[in-house]
Amino acid sequence: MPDDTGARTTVTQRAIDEIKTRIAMGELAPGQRLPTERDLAADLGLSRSSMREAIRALTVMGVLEARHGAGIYVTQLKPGDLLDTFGVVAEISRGDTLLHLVQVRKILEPAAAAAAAARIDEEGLIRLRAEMTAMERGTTAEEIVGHDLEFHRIITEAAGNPVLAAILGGLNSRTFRARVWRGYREEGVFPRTFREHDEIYRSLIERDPDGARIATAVHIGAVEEWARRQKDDEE
Amino acid sequence: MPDDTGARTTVTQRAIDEIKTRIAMGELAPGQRLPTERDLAADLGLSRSSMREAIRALTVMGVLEARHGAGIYVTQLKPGDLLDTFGVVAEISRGDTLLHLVQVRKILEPAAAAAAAARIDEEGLIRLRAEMTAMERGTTAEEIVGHDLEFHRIITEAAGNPVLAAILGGLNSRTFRARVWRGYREEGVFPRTFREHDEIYRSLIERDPDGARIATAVHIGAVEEWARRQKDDEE
DNA sequence: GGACGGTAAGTGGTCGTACCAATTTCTCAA
DNA sequence: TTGAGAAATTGGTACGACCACTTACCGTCC
Repeated sequence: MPDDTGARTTVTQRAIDEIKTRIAMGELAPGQRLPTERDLAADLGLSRSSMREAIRALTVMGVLEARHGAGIYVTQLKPGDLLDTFGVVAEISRGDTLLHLVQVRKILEPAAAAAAAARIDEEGLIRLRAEMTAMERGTTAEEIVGHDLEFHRIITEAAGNPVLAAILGGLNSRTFRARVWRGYREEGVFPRTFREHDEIYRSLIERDPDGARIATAVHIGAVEEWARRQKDDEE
Repeated sequence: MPDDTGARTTVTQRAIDEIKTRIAMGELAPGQRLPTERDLAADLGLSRSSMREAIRALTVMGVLEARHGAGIYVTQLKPGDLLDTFGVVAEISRGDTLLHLVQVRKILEPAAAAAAAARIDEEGLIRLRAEMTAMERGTTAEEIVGHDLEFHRIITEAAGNPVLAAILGGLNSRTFRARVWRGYREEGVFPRTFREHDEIYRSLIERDPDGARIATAVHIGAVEEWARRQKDDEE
């Protein structure tokens, strides 16, 4: 029995692929506005309900953006747009996967820091310093986590690779970071964190890529240890 | 003016967050079956249409899986499940982003190869060898790309970190790889690729992490060069 | 004539119902 | 006991109606 060409799939999936292809082919440019849901549905030959599901899927992928009352637009297709789903992994994972996430970060972030050492500008260094003092003065866990997060974000941004920054952004989701800090609370490791941040900061000032790489590896090594213990506790 | 608590968002988004939270909290375990779309909609207090969109979103994220006629299930929540959207970036990107993607791969894959050198088993080495010869004998581009892809996949799997493997899997989407090879066609760089693969392979046999790391970095450096030229051509 | 404000048109978001298609479960006969 | 077919279950699709937010238009007032 010959297979009907393009049959064994749902209409919604076909619509998703169609739009995605049009974007990949350049027929739909970043920022461009798409036709109405109703028109799109008519053009692709499916109901508005199904079309909406396709749009929802593409929205989650970070390819499209729907603005209530205004229309549907192609995103800028920046890595950050396409990779923000990434954070879900960090939110949901635990045990082994948590450890694996940190280990990937341990590979990427030192490399990012090394690149940042050669590229970060004066303003970036000032903002880093500000985050460090703000974090030290912070009182609530919420606050401290925020500054910690921002410290690392500035460095990864300075590395000049948006894909790298987006991935590390996902690995460092807020909920994940909060969990780590919660676990630390009782052990009083805050001073060590401050010292490690300072170590990284100084390497950046001195434009010392290898120093930044090593300091960052050490810093994340501590988190890795935590994840390892966390995993053991679950068993 | 007091803000209505939990108001300024769509019902669908609320449903997405609700389900996601239930999974993160462990109320919904991997592989578990969920209630009917109709029941879920009733429980969460929204229409079936909106509920379906929420489910579609979670499906794209790799958190849920809907089987026609059978029901809705939580996936195994393996990194591979949650990260297969990752490939979209590689499919759609071009120019600068293409270069950035390769650069991230240049950071991750050498590390993966180094880890694999210490962990890969006899069977893995045999499969690697098989892919190498199959690739050398390949005639169509399709075929060669397939074996090339598989060669790298085996190594990243052997590294023992599913998150790492999933990310690299996304970075190495088939369509992306095909584009690279298409660009190479005229230059006759096949021999060099074979030689580089062999270099990596021998380092793995010798259980030489640093050798594997370096050989892989060199190999991907070549791809980076291609991406750089590709980017320049677009301008 | 130009700025302002309100109204109407456009468009995504939600709802409800009906029906189709794949799967699972049940039933009954061989 | 077993196996084939019927029935119930459940996700997939299609309409049609209405709501909520944006944008654009148009008339009024300064």
